[in-house]
Formats: sequence, C-alpha cells, structure tokens
Amino acid sequence: MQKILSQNFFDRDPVTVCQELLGKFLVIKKKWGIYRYMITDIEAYNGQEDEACHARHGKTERNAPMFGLPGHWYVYMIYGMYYMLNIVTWPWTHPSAILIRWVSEYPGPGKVTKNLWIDKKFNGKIANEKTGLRIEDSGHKISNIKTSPRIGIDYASDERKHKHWRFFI
DNA sequence: ACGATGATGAAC
DNA sequence: TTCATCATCGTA
Repeated sequence: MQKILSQNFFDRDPVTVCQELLGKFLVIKKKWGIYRYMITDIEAYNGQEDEACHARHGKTERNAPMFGLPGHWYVYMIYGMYYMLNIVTWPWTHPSAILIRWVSEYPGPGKVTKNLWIDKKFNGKIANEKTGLRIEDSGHKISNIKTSPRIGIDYASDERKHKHWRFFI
C-alpha cells in the first residue's frame, strides 16, 4: 500500500518540494483501474514576484487555485489545445505551483494530460483518493537530479528566466 | 519553421 | 469589445 502525499507535503516552497517530488507517482483512478506514472520532469512557479508565474498579476479567475490551499490541482488550457497540470504549493499568501512536465512514458506537459485524460474537471480539486487524481510516495530514492531554466517563459525577465527551477531525472 | 486553436487578460 | 499573447506539439 502506497502512501498518498498529504497537503503538508505541498505546504512548502515549490523549489524545495520539486526536489522531493521527482520519482514519486502520479496516480489516476479510472473506471477500469488505477494507474501509476513516475514523475520525472517538473518546474516550480514561485509567487507573485516570479514574472514567469501566472500569479504575477494577482488573483484572477484562471489562477485562483494558486491562491488557495496547497495540495490542490491547478489545471489550465494553453494554445487552445493542451491542458497543463500543476499542483499547488505554499498557501494563498504566496501563490505558487509545480508544473508536471513528464511522467514515465509521456514526455511533455501536453502529452501527460492528453494521454491521461486530465482536463479542467480536476481544477481546484484536492489531490486525494476521492477526487481520483493524487500523488503517492514511491519509496524510490532519486540521486541524479538535473536542473535547467524553465521552458517556454521567454517573456520573463533575465533574472527569472535564468533560474534553474526545472528539475528532472 | 510554422500553424492549429481558444482561453485569458489588458487595453481601448 | 478587440487583440496580442500563450508554462505546446505535430507536421514539414
């Protein structure tokens, strides 16, 4: 039996959470079974002062989940085609989240949501057994963590653009 | 290198 | 109400 990560796990700085989140399992419940995928590539979006973060202009209808409780999902549509899956970290006073870019065999944030049929029905929902989408401890110890600048945020300032807030295996 | 495709948010 | 932009991806 695997341990479902609690809200406490996510109630921290997203950069710190990122390093512990690698190697854990994204778990989705379908009508016909439960599926687990290892989380292998993620990015931290860290507060209103982070110009790459959707929270940079304050609370809006779209980014509202980031201004809510940690351990909840933030799902939004991009380019009219793809849903991006994020898990909220830290409390509403410091809106932040982690984008899930790769899990197991699905390399790319759009591919993760497309293949797992994740859409806005999970937006704002808590990550637990009840909502059908959660994160479990895998017991795997990850040692070779790589980092890089975040992808697709050229609009941010140099200072933010260059931060190594992407973590991957 | 580029187009698909629509939600978002800021400006008008 | 309009318009540029966008945490992407498949095709070429």
